Amino acid sequence: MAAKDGYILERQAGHLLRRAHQRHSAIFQENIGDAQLTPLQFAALVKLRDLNEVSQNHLGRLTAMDAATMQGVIKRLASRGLIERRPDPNDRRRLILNLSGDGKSLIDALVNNGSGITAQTLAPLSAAEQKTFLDLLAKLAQLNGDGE
Amino acid sequence: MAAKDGYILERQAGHLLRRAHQRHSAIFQENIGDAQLTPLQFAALVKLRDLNEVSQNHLGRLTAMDAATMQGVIKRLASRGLIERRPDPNDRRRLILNLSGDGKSLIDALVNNGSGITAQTLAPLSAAEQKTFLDLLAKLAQLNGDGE
DNA sequence: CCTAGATTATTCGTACACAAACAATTCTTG
DNA sequence: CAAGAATTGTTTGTGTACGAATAATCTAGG
Repeated sequence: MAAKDGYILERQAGHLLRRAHQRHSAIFQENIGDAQLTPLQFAALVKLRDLNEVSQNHLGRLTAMDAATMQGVIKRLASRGLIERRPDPNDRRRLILNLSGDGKSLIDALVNNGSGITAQTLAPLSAAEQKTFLDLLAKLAQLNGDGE
Repeated sequence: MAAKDGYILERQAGHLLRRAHQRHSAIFQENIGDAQLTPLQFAALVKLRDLNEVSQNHLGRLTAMDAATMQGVIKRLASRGLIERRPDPNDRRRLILNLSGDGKSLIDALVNNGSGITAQTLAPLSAAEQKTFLDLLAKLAQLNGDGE
């Protein structure tokens, strides 16, 4: 904990962000209600539900995954039959994604668990602190204007 | 961005934590001053500098890495000659770690960059906000009492 | 129209992240 | 003191993360 020149690991933003994220992941895994579903997979399903149809790269941008990461996430969701893929007739580079019936049912059933997970993640803070924290965190995450 | 039942990905703590952590990692990589060094490797070196000697698992606890992750981090640091490993004569299960001369020089040279990285990560916030944020984040990261 | 440049998806390689299983060792308790 | 429990380090397997390289395709400017 001590340091000659005042660099204390436990006070660095990166270390704390990492630990908070670790704790959240554990809470997610315990409460999402589907042992196979990961946070990224859940995020992808949520966004697909909101938008109905998107290309793979576009979905990656919306969920903050790069193209290579997206590859694996989409492959696993497709192999579970939760999403469908088809080429875009207007742009043959693109792959259009949409939820399957199973995917839609699953996300509808689990989305409430998602809210509970956020609540539990923030539980160590009071209601006022939670709002403050989320506001500041959104600034740090640089959610400026990548809308839609 | 829209959602029928109010579950908005961009407002979930986990998503924001992940994005803030992504942004921090990018800042780290650009500013640490050693293209090969990762955040976890840096954390391990910092802790080793503070404590002089620790066992591998103990260092893992102090830096919030599990034993399997530690394995890889330590292997890479050792193969770069930044740390040394030797068996503990008092407990033959343990491996005692300590910085090499190169490791000590490197961490001494780079630790100031670490402070700059934290500053840059928090730069979107005012000074008062930074303090508030770090306090709340420490609560969420559950840094209760794993001292020493 | 047509080529230079951008975009999309894929693949490869490296580095976390963690559950699970394992052998070796140490501790604990009856 | 001996059997059971806990700890340490290792390995395996799955899933992010992301840089870099590539082929196919689209777009824009000349």
